[in-house]
Amino acid sequence: MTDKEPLAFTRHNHSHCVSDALQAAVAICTERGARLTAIRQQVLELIWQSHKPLGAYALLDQLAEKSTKPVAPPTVYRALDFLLEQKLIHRIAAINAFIGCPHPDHNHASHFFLCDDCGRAEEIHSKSVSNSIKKAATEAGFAVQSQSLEVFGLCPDCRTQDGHDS
Amino acid sequence: MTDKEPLAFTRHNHSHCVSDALQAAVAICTERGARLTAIRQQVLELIWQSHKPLGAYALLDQLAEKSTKPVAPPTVYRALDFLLEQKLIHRIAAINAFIGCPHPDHNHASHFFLCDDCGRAEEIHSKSVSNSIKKAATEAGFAVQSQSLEVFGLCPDCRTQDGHDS
DNA sequence: ACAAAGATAGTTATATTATAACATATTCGT
DNA sequence: ACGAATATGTTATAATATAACTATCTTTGT
Repeated sequence: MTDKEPLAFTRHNHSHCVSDALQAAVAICTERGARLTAIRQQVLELIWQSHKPLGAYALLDQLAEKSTKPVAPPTVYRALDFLLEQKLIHRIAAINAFIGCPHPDHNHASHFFLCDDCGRAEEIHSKSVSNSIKKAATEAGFAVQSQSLEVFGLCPDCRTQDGHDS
Repeated sequence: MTDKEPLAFTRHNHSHCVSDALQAAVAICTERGARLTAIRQQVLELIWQSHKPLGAYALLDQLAEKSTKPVAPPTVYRALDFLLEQKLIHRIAAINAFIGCPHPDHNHASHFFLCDDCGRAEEIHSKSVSNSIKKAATEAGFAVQSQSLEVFGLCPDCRTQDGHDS
């Protein structure tokens, strides 16, 4: 897998996002001896259907549609817990929603731009942001374990036009 | 009110935090023609009882103890909504909890260190952090409306000893 | 191949967080 | 004092998440 520019806010062939994410997930789980079961993979695919974070119950509804059996909340939450543990997805706490991680292979913080209009999320990869947080923590004597940065506002598209899909 | 160093993780006379916060709240609400009613002030005081973010239902329970009448959730959430609107408190989304703002007089983002051990929260005031986020947004063409940074880990005290109160 | 152990998924119930909708009371401007 | 606006009380319910127990599947050692 080559390096990728963030493209949630850019026109792109989304099927590549999905296939890359699934391929990466399979590779990572195989390497770690973690089991990417059918349900877990289904949830991951549903999350990757767009760059818009999805809530647990939205995922549940979509799972239920595709299934003959009824689907209960624990099914979804367990799959989400697994995907979070494996860092295949991120949780956006401010909106109780989940989004696919475009580069689960290397460890990183959860930093996002979130468009209030179209709902899309784009991961931020800024050495400058990461380093300044690290520096502030060091100065405060604070030992960082995890972090999330959620920046809300308008994406480039929505600043100038009306909202849209995908 | 003079400039204050962040001190949630530092030994300090906490009564000053409370009185400063209340004084500032009164001043701000007066200036804005906003009504800091009895309930709103009570909730603000409860939030300021420590530097640990408190959940809505924890606040509700404490309100109920002090009151003869039963207290229902909307009472608390309305007070919280008011205090959030006036920027007298911040919401920590990752833990569904609320914490007092030590300098509600000037507008600012919600950036916090949160100790996993003792539960205390300290606001981050780092030009470097703010500027790097602003810069990343500009580069991405993203128009920032609001933001929250929640950094979890161990505070200076808890890195070296066991957790404690206040 | 088989049984035991461990991990995953099904199922039911419930906890936790938050809001809707409508009635009542209080405050503010005139 | 009066009406309008704001705030609070009250009841019900929505939305998010987990506990606890059962059943099934997968792996592993023999």
